[in-house]
Order: sequence, then structure tokens, then C-alpha cells
Amino acid sequence: MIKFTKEEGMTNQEIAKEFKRIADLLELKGDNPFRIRAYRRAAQNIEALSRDLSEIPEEERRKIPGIGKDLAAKITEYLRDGKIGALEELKGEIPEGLLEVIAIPGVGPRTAKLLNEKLGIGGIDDLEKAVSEGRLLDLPGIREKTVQNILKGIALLRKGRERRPIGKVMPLAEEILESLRSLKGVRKISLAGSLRRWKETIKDIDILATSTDPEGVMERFVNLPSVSEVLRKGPTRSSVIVDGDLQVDLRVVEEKSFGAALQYFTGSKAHNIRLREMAVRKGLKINEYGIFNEESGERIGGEKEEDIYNALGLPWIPPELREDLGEIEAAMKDDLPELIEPADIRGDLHIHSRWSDGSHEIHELVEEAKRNGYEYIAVTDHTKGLGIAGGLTEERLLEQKREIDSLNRKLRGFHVFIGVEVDIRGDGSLDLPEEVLGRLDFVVASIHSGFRQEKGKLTKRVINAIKCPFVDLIAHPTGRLLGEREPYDIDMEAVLEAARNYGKALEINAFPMRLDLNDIYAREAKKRGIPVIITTDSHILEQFRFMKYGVSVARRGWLEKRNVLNTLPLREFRSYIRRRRHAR
DNA sequence: GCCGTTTTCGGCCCGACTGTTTTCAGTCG
Repeated sequence: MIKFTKEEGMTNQEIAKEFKRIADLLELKGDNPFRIRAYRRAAQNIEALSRDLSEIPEEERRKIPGIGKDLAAKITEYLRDGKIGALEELKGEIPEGLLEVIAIPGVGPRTAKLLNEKLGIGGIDDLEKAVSEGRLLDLPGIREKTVQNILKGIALLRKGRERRPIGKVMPLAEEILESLRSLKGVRKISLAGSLRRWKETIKDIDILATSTDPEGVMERFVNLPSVSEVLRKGPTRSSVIVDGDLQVDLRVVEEKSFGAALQYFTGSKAHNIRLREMAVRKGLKINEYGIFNEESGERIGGEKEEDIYNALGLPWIPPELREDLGEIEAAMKDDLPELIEPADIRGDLHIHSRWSDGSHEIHELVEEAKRNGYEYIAVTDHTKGLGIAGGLTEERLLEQKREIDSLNRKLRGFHVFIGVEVDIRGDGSLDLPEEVLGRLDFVVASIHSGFRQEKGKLTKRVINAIKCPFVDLIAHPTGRLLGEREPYDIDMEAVLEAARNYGKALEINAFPMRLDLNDIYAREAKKRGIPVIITTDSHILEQFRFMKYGVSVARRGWLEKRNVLNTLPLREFRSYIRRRRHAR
């Protein structure tokens, strides 16, 4: 047997994809639904791993939730052969084109199977042809309305609504939320869904409300100026389109069910399934109206989210943790993290000024920082290698240092640390000599070019920077840009190890397109005791407000205040800097 | 196919909505 080699790093995503495909094909086959769910659950848990499956010893893989004897063997098989026999067999039994048919919204496995068996349809093209020839109407249970829905579904699928970075969706959502909150008749109102869990990308906006006048609220909701299309409108649920192709769902429930509905519509699905399983074992039943005693039907609660969790013997779990990635187990042991809050942040340590490609003078950055309640910032402009960003030469940098020194003399209770974002060059060297870096307070290092180098070389560049005694922080360590650029092919396991060994901090870059480290690596950093710093990488003042997105990544990564260095008050952060400089 | 403060076998979340039906299956979140 030949060892199958390919680009590494993406293996987990590939295996997860294979499992999902098996699940889809089993569904088309009409297989045991629980078996299908097992594949989907395994895929989800694999996607959430921070380590590559190939690096996890075979005997340890069964410890991953949802991976048992059989799936562990299939993982081994994939790593060895690059394919899974069971999947290949399924492909032989079921036309793969049906996978695109079940991807059509409104068309599920039963319909796809029917289309295939009765009309020989093996893909979307066949289906469109059959529709135009009027052949679908020969089928049992399919009439004109269903045909129209299938056509709409195909159009929708082709349009391909992409997930958007949360930083682009949240402002829209907050705007809608505010315009609804001010309506007469609206009482409680909250975001729900993935937005409330602060997932890094969002597909639609979910809003939940209680009201004395549901019809009136719905009427005004579908008539908001930003609404371009009304998908459906009812007394308890309406859906509209805003901003091109972004769907917004508003649900209105009774006051006494608000908590249960909020819990339910916040998800995640995997988290809710776990809770309901727990409920069943306790003789309870959870639905979006409340939590009930299964036998007597007696209502135990539902007005608050806490009612649901407490009835199961659990403390309330913050939405950002609700992914079934260990939060339920932690809650059972009363061992949930005390998550970092936006108000814990005391300073921003990655900011650009007009000295390179930022738009503002340093004193303006200081004013903005104060408005955000900070006690310090580090000004970290680019270095000369980034000519396009007006990167600083040694001379310019030292000139900037003089300006900052003089500014600091005038400041009370606030401090500007003199920093730089030094470019890690293609050969792994830094863009400024160590004597210059040594005269600064805070050095951020990051990659801005040569993203496509091979893994070994890229990894070495970053580790080289970590080893440099003058570097404090590695910025946007994986280089990904949501929806635009994949993370570069870097061995994060090695980077994390190096950061731990050399006591260097890793950044959560709060820029909405970056969010890098992501939640998975942030959690891994915490596990290994690697300090994290959350920064905005601001180039204009308005970007200071991105901090909350960085904090949300930290929260999703289970980080507490103590794991994040820029929660330290000025005095303590200063002594941290001093200690580091002393240790060089 | 997974999993065990009920279980190594027998369970495995719950309801709304839609379109097609005269009582329900399929799909979705």
C-alpha cells in the first residue's frame, strides 16, 4: 500500500467532509437515522479539533467524542489510503448527483430518492429537464406547488448565499434590533442563533421578541426601510431579506416562554440535543415553550433561560460556549470558565498611525483609546519591507519614538508604548536589526508576504520570530482572511509549542476579516498556558470598536481574564514589559 | 454508529410548517 500524501493541515476538514458525505448517502439510501446522526456528529467534532488527526496517536482517537471503534478505523483507513472503502461502495450504489439534489432547499432525501427511482433523475440538470417536460406531476404527492418550490429552491441554491463575517452582520443586526425595540408593543427582545453565540461567520439574523401586539410588530417589521423582500409573514414568525441577500427571521413568543424560546433558538443544535437527552433521562421534556414534567405535564419553567438549565441541575451556560464541545460536562462539574468580558480590556497593543498606513496622529489614537476606557496603547507601525504600507526605516522609527516620548511626558494615567509591527521576511529574518528592536517597548511580528511558501519554510519563519528575544507578540498567526484567503499552510502545533517554550504571546486579531487566532486555537493556547493578546489592528479610529469581536473569539475559546495580557492594569502591564526586557 | 450516576443492549430531541393529503409524510431549524 502506498502512503497517501497531500497538503497537510486540511486533513481534518477532508475527513469531516467524507463523513458528511457518507451521512448524506446513507440518508438517500434510507438508512438508520441514528447511524446517520453519528456520522454528522463525528464530522462536527473533528472540525473542532485543533490538532491534525494524523498527529493524534491512533489509540487516542477514540477519545474524541462521537468517534468509536468503527469511525476510528475509518479515519485510519483514510489517512493510509486517502479514501474510505465504505464511502466508495456507497457511491457505487447511489448516484452522486443526488447529493446536489438534496442540497436544494426544500428537497430532502425522500424526494430525491423518489425522483431517482421513478424518473431516473441523477442530478440537478436531469431535474430541471424533468420539470420543463412536466414529468414531475406524474409522481405521487407532487403537485404544481411543489414543482414551483423546487424551481425556487434551485434558483436559491445557484445564488449560493454565502456566510458573512460576523463583523459585517452584527452592525446590521443591531440596527434592526434597535428599530424593533423602539416599537410600541415590543417588550423583551434579543438576538438569537449563531449571532448570539458570536460565531465567526453568520448565515442569517435571528431575533426573538415578546409583544402585547404581535401582529402590529410583524406588520412594522416587514415594512422596515431596509427590507427588500418579504419571504413570509405570520403572527409568530416572519422572514425578510435585507442588504441584498441576508435573511432576517423575527419570532414573537409569549412572555412565559421567552427563556425557553431564547434557549431553543440560540442553539447550537448539537448543544440543544444534548440538553434534551439529559431532560429525557430525568423524566423531563424541553421544547421552545418551556420545560415540563413528562408524566404529569406540569410546567417547571420557561420564562428565563436559567429555568431550563437549572431544572437539569446545571448553571446557566454562556451562549458562546453552546457548541457541545465540553461545556455541558464542565457545567455538570460546576467548572465553567469565568469568561473574559469586553470591559476587562485595558489597552490595545496593535495599532497603526499616520507614520505608516494608519489615518491618524498618535495623540488622536490616545484620545480614542481613552474614550474606550483604556489605560494604554502600543503604536505598532509597519516596517520598511512593507513599502506599500509606508513602512518605517530605522531612522523614521527612532524619530517616532521621540514624538511618543514627548507625548508620554504630558500624559497622566495613560501610557503609549513604543512598538512596531515588524515584518517577518521571506527568508525568516526580521525587517529591523535587533539593536533597533531592543530600544522599543513592544514588538509585534507578523508575515505579510510569501503566504504560499511550503509548510516547513513558513513554519520556520514564524518560529524564528518567536525565538527572537525582542519579539513579544506574533500577530494574526494563520493569516486567514474570512471568505478570501485560507490560513496559510503552517504547522500550528509547532507554532503553539514554540510560543509556549519561549513564553511568547499569540494574538487574537479582532479585525472582522481576520479573527485570527480563531476560537479553536485560542482554546488550545489556553490549555497550554500561552498568553493571548487581543488587538484591533486599527488603521482608523472607527476600528477601535472591533475589540468586541476579538473578545468574542476569546470567549468562544473559553478564555478568562487571566489568560489575556491586555486585561492587565497599566502598572502591571508595565512591569510585565520590564520583566520581559530584563530577561532578554 | 455511539454510548453508559438507569444501560455493554437498547436507547438515541422536538415541534412548526407545508403541501398533499382525508390523517400524514417530508423537510427544516
